[in-house]
Amino acid sequence: MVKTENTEERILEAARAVFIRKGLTGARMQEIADEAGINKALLHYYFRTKEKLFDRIFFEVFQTISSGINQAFTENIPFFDKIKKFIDLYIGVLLENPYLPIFFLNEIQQNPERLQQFIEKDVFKSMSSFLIQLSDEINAGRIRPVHPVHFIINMIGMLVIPFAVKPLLAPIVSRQLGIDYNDLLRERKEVVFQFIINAIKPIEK
Amino acid sequence: MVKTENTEERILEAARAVFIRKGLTGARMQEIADEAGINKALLHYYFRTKEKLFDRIFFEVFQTISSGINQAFTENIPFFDKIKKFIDLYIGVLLENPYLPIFFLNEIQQNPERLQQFIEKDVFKSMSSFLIQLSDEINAGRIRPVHPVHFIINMIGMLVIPFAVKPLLAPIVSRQLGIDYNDLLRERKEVVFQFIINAIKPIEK
DNA sequence: AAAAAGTTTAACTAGATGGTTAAAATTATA
DNA sequence: TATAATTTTAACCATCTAGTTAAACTTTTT
Repeated sequence: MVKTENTEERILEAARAVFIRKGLTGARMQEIADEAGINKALLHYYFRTKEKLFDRIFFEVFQTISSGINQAFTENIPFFDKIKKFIDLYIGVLLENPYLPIFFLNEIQQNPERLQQFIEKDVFKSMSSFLIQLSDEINAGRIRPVHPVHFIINMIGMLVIPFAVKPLLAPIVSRQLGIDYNDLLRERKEVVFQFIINAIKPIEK
Repeated sequence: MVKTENTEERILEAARAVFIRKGLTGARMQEIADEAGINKALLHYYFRTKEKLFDRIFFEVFQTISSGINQAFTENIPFFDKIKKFIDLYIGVLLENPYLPIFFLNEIQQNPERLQQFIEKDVFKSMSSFLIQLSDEINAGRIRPVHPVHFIINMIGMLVIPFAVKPLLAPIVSRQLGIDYNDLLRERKEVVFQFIINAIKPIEK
């Protein structure tokens, strides 16, 4: 066996970068080849079709997303710590992959069928354990009653959206308020946590 | 002058539907013509290029979004009422245009330059008046201190994300919890409002 | 009815793009 | 060094798609 892994790895990195930037329909095989430092013939030699290559990348992206969730939710730590950990971890991932959420959300809107292979799997088993823990906290009166699904949606929304609206908001807050949007993104680790705590902490101490 | 308005209107409706469903690169002029019930030659007769047609649609979409914001923020009503109004109005728009946010966010990620024409304009002047009102409330001690920009981002995130992740979550909550996702979306008018109120209401009454 | 505007038909161009192929060149392996 | 695996070159094919064109047809206006 020769150094095929190296080239394949470079192709995958390039494909991931280009697909996430341009989306499935926007990406060009030639551009992926260029970014990988090879030619189109070799690219097709490794991955016969654009579809096959995209499937692979989409799978990896899905793993990036779901493993982040699982990592934070699997640990056996107090509820508020888990929230904090989840937020830190997620914003960390997003800071490194700012284009990833819109790429992912756009592709599943265009082609929801692609998700079926994942929904069957146990990718979200950790999430259901989190839902149980959340219910326990509510029953014990340690947090206010909230619908667990709504709670998760709220959290994800506050984490993801600032990255998605960056092209719109960054110039505005920069011009009108003199704020650097990247600073603002980093602040959110603390801000979102505090906002959530305030929202779910019971009124009486 | 003949019944040109009628046809032009049908083209715009068709283009809006197709562009929002498929995006700029995914949309086909032939598909837009079909959806408008005309042929490709006539479509090009009204709008010379795909780009021109898209620009027009993108402008309209931007107006849909920003006019919703302005409508709620311009009224002279108490702060909490304004929040509630904003939420109701926004979820209403999203229920009627569920694909719109990802379309918009994807396009501005692909092509941020397109926004420049809008950022100059006073589309967001109502938002800055809202920011001032928010600061006043904080200074008067009627709500907890929150960074206004973070607050807006939180709100937008909680409103938009549930629509964006619908293809992923709808099958999951349907299968595992027996919940109809559309019911869940409608519930959010109340849920998000309550969550926000809880988060920003001061501790002492 | 005649003129003008709107619409269709149908064929066509030009360029982009995914994918293929075969031979040559390079690199690694035995 | 000989063999095998990897990579490049470069031309090529087929298809898709935006956009054009000119003539015929239909509807509206005068």
